[in-house]
Amino acid sequence: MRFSKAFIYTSKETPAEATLPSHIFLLRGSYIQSVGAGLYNFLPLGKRVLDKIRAIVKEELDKAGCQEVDLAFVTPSELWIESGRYEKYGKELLRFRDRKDAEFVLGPTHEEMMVNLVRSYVKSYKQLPLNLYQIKTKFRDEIRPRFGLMRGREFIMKDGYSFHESYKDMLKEFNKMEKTYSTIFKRMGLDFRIVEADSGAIGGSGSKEFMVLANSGEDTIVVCDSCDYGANIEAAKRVAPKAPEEKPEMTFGKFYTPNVSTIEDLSKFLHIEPYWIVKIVAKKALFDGGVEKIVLFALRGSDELQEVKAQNVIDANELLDVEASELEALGLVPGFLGLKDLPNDILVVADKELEGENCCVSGANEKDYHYVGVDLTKLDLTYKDIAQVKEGDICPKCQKGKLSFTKGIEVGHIFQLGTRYSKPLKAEFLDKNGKLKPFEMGTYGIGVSRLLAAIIEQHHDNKGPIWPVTVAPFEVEIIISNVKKEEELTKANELYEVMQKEGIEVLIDDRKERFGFKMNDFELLGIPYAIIVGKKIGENKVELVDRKSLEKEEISFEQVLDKLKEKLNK
RNA sequence: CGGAGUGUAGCGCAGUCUGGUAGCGCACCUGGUUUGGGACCAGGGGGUCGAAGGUUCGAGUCCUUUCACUCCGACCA
Repeated sequence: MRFSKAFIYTSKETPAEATLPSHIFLLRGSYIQSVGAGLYNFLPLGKRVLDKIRAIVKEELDKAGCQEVDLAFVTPSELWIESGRYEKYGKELLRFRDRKDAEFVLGPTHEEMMVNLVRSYVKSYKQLPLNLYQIKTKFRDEIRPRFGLMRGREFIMKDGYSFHESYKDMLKEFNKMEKTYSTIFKRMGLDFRIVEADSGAIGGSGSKEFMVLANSGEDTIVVCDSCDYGANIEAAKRVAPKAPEEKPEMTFGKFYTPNVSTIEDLSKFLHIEPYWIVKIVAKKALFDGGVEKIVLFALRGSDELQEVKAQNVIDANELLDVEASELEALGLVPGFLGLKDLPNDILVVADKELEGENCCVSGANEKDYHYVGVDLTKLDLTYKDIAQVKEGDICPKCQKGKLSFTKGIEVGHIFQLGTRYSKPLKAEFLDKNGKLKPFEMGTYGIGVSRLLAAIIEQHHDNKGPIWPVTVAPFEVEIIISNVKKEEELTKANELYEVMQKEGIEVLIDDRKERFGFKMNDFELLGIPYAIIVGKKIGENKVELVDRKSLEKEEISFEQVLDKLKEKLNK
């Protein structure tokens, strides 16, 4: 490609809205163009990188026995109603009607469509296992799209679905996909970690996320300092923390605690560690059919509620904040919420680490009063894991390492779905005994467009991205120092043609610009190597520049091709 | 959804308080000089001032409505 003819328009100005390096460089380098909230055009450079990423994904999946399909983007809403996700998916699902007033959704993911496809063809265990995937545009009407390609509304995802006759067989595929995904991300030069995850709106049991470690990541991941445990904070577990002090002596009683409504104040007032105080977090939960319910979550005062865990244990679609007035309407007293003397129909979930606790402090559901010495074992409570892991907690896997937080960008997610979709959608096959059984399923996603951003977040300097060769838009750029010098122009063109014949992806900067201008563009584009054809061409010498180190190496014109091929492993 | 802010040339912005001929930098076009780290000189093209309504002799500027976008938060009684 000749730069003088290419649709590449770099900019010196940093766009006002961009804060992350990936967003800034993608815009400045004319890889993408912003067209609206969370919507982007891919320009030639961006498209080239996207295609490289796509190709790697496809190559590895096909090698692993997966088959590519391409499903309709616009999907009839009946399928979504059938699976029960029409409501559960919430506002992120874009719904609309066609001219005949039929309802449709823009696919945010394709479980329904894929199950629908497979159930209409696959009737026998002999046709299994099966792993189908597509690399396709998705639309999710995000509450707050941001950070460029990191969180867009329209984005490109690889979504794959596997179908099996048994749970065991599904697990085998799940493990295979874990390996395949690792290979894919390694080929892109990414430093990532596989962590345990929450399965969110997709549903299902076991799930793992592939997190690219980067400070700008939106996800907090919990890692152990002495083993390989890693989990998204939404799913992280821990060894129950030890009590910070010996259990205090308390006999049951009601205490006058005027204006003491926070855990911190109460701890000081009673001279007791928050560990012994039961904190109640009230939330408004939204369920299917628009049902709203106030739910109380009980935790140790030293802990915080993990909302995703909380939402999952009660199977709610969303958790919202509660107004004080809404609590008062139920006869509850904000600031003095407790576990005793609650209205009968209220849903209460206690953290599992409180189970068996027989001596703690809790609100009395009465203004300015708390109970002490409350015995939880005498109350009929549901116990679930709803507390958020903290830094310094003990690792659940090795039981000795300390947990700490780090930030990650989620680029892949694999789920063991089981029969979560096959059952409601009646996707069944005949097993060896002639019995109808729902498919055991797995589902596997890769954020293809997000990968562009993730790769830059991990590979850049202050001048621009530094693309790994495997995903770079071009492998090398030839920079003609001064196009008015006949010899430079001729030699550079000669090199350009030889390289093209050799199958090297090359961009030649043949613009009538000054040397510095071209070097800056080379750095901003992030192409892995440059060959400068300049003033030393008279001595038959050119320079090879490594984008990463920015070091220049002088070599003879004849050697440059071999040297470059060596660097590119060609 | 709550809070804050911004919409003026392709991009980045000034002008709005105090109404009176729509500006600057980058980019773009022409000519010339320059050519190893984002050159310089001269000339030039490009605007429904987000939209609608109102006040006024006169609105980018004041008032009302509306749309879009960006940033922060979604938190713990």
